[in-house]
Amino acid sequence: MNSRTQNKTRSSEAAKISDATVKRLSKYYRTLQSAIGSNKVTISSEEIARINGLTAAQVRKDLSFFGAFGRRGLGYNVADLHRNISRILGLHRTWNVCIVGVGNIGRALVRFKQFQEQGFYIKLIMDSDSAKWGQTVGDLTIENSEDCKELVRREKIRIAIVAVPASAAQRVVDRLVDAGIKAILNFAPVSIFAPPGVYVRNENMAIEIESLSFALTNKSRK
Amino acid sequence: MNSRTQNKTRSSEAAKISDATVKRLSKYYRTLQSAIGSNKVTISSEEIARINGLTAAQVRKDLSFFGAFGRRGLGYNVADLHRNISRILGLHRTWNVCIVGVGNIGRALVRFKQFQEQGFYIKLIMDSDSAKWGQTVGDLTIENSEDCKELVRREKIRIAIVAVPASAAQRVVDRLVDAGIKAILNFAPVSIFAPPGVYVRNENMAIEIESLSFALTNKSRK
DNA sequence: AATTGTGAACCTCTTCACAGCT
DNA sequence: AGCTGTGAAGAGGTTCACAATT
Repeated sequence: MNSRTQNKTRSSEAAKISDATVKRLSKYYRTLQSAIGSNKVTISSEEIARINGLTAAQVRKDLSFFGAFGRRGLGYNVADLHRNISRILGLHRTWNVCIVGVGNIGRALVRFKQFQEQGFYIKLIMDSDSAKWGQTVGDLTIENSEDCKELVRREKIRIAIVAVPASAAQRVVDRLVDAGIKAILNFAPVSIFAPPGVYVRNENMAIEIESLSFALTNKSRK
Repeated sequence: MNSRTQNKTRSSEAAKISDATVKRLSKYYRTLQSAIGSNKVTISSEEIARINGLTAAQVRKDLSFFGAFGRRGLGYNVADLHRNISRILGLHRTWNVCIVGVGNIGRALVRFKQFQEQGFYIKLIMDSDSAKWGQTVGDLTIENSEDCKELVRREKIRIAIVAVPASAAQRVVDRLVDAGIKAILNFAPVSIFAPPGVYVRNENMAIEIESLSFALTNKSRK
């Protein structure tokens, strides 16, 4: 009821939330899911931090960008915080997703359980290879990626996963953007470009393993 | 020949290189591979930056941590810089890798071409499910993950990929560490802990897609 | 007594801007 | 004239430390 504290409470005041904060929120979300599973009622920032290898101050700061969800002296109500984070991340609803590129990785992603469990439904899979059209993966049929625009609209898809070779990636992205896709998870090992308003995240497994090789090669004292 | 500039040239003086820098080096490395493919002789920081959606200053700064590889007025020699980055990242040699957890994702990783192409050889795959033991994936046979210690040593493996469910992840990591593994790429959707000297990187695809859902949900005025 | 929420201090990473080579 | 290498400035993210609250 204090006019000062109030106006920063309601979520997403466009205060520029860092990428790192968003990723950590996903972790807190999982921690809370697991806490619900073990019938925990309250949880402290300290405990959330310990489970995720972070500091308690970091956890509190991250949450504070979106509101004051805890109670001083008591901690956070598990169910309550879970619900709040779910709204912040947009996990209180479902999202239709398509996958372009049904190779080795694409195929695994179609079957990747965690996407569904979090409300990301793969509704459409496409490939440019005509030999694959009509084949089924799970209960989906591989479509011609030339028909992207039509299919994406029909299925009301806003998120796309790109799992094509580097050489085809930008072309695929352009077509997806043209079809109205607003967010792209890119597994191709190149940087892709999309206009403002289309969000891109890169997931490059080769880069990750190379970081390990760097660490082993430059194993410094300490 | 100048004593001042010299002593920071030779790599890995343990000057604490950031994770972000290492990831970008991997990108530059790919950019250079592709430049070699198109018979380019020199390349500027400006061009490397453009291809990767970065600034030229960033590229030069990243490289400067490891030495002065360019020539003022001319840019970088492509083959030369490629060789240098390859040494920095430890890609001038090969690495033996094992995968624990041959489910949906693990199976795709066994067949993931880019690992091999960069010198990461999958030599051993393991699972705790006895029904899988003896099955083959590619030209590897699935082994009992109880035999981890023995197998890891026999195959001289230093890098492990963990693709097991969250509930099993920490136990698997502990066993890998005990077996002498020095670097772990973790696909399990939980934070895992390893002693100092063992490097861990997390690759959590669910978190990545949740970042997209956050962006779409909080589509702010920019 | 316990634990949050947060301004301020601190630290790290990125960008600027220009001297120094080619 | 062109482009690198880098110290310094700037921006951004993390941790500290403590008042506020239960």
